[in-house]
Amino acid sequence: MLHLNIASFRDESPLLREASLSLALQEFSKLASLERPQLFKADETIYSEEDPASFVYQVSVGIVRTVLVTGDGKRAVRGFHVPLEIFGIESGPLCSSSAEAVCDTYLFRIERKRLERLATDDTAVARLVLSWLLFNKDQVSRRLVLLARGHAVEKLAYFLLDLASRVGVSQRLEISMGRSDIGDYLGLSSETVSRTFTTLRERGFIALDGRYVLLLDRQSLTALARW
Amino acid sequence: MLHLNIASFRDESPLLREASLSLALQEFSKLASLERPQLFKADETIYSEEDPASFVYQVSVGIVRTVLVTGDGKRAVRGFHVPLEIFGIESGPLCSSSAEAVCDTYLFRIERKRLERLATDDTAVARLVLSWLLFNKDQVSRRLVLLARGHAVEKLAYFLLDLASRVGVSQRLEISMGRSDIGDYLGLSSETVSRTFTTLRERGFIALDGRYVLLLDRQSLTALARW
DNA sequence: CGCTCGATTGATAGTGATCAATCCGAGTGG
DNA sequence: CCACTCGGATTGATCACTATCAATCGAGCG
Repeated sequence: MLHLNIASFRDESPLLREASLSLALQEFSKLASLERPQLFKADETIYSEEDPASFVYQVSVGIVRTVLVTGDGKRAVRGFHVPLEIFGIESGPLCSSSAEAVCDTYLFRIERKRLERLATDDTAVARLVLSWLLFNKDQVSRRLVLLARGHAVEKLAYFLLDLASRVGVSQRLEISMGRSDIGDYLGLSSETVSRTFTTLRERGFIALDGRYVLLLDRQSLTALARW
Repeated sequence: MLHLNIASFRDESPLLREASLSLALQEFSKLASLERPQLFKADETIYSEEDPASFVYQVSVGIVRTVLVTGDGKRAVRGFHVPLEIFGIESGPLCSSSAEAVCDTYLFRIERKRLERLATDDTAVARLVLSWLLFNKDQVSRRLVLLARGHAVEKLAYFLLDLASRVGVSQRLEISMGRSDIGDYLGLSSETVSRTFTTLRERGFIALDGRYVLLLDRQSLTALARW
């Protein structure tokens, strides 16, 4: 039987929760079928809406976006997924959104059935999945509030800080996704995203350097994003 | 040891998933401490943000709202919870929002520690919690997209249909919460909620009768809410 | 070097927020 | 039973923010 070596996660202390979750996620790839992570090229589709939900994925390198499209062509990005993060966990038998690689991306993959079996056998696996879902729930809640009530600058400040913290960057943040992706993630048009980048730059909160964003004034950004 | 009598939930078929979840939720109250459900009067606080998260609740009768308030007084309703629904499951040691009774409400309550113990012993309990979280995730995702991109009429149509389906009503829906609550839930001002009710009424999609809403044209409402 | 696609900037219109003024209904006290 | 009161709901007028349409820019690439 496959075991996760995550003692720190078993005896979890509240204060270490997030750190231990991150640790545990590093072990997750060991559950994957004994393959190397699989490459998806930029904009390649990983799965589509309504596909049978047979696999759960973990990002190794790169970024993934999960996308919903409506009948009349409107698009929404449900989430971006950075290294260590898990996606593809569905409640029903079918995928509730599609998933695409934002840039060249390597993914670990585990059969849903297999994960379910492992979770039954190994409490640590079950806890990991549960903790991940709960963590996600908090994330989504935060975004929910911001989408409902925040203005463009607040949304973008949140986006930058959130992404930076998730990829573990403090200053120089690579933005692989296009303005439309960001817009569809934050409920803004790509033009507004663009203008808002400009606004933040003019205020001296950030600097733009190609596909990189420099977070010059985290304090002010945090003040904007703090909801 | 306490067991849930939810065979149908153990041998879950995809098509019956939602029905079986609902069935399983009906058994949830049996886990609660052997008290009667507890009454909270309208607008009474059940717990506040930052309180230790010691209990998980299930609505027996009534409606609960979970609320976030920001430093500068802005308010957001994270969710409404109707009978059978569970709330108060937190990822950290503290409550991430406050909870208040919308109207007179009866709640079952179970100690968090106890639920965690039960979930370890009884796979069905663990699955119930997991299924509930996944179900919730789908719900929230749907709302997320709507908040990001939907217009007022679409948001309100969604709100009405969603609430109706959750309380199991097809025509005559009781709206216990005020316009501000609905607004803070959908990311609208109370005035806009009011105006939008009027719009839907003028279009003949709904009728207003005191605190009740009659869903006259579900088809059109669905067309609006379908995102 | 010209092409192409995304990003940026500009001009305008639409939607909802905000401020403000009734309206309405339930509860209260005479 | 009825006038009174109070808070939420509705309606109105105006303003701010962002979507949309359109033009230009700019970098990567054949």
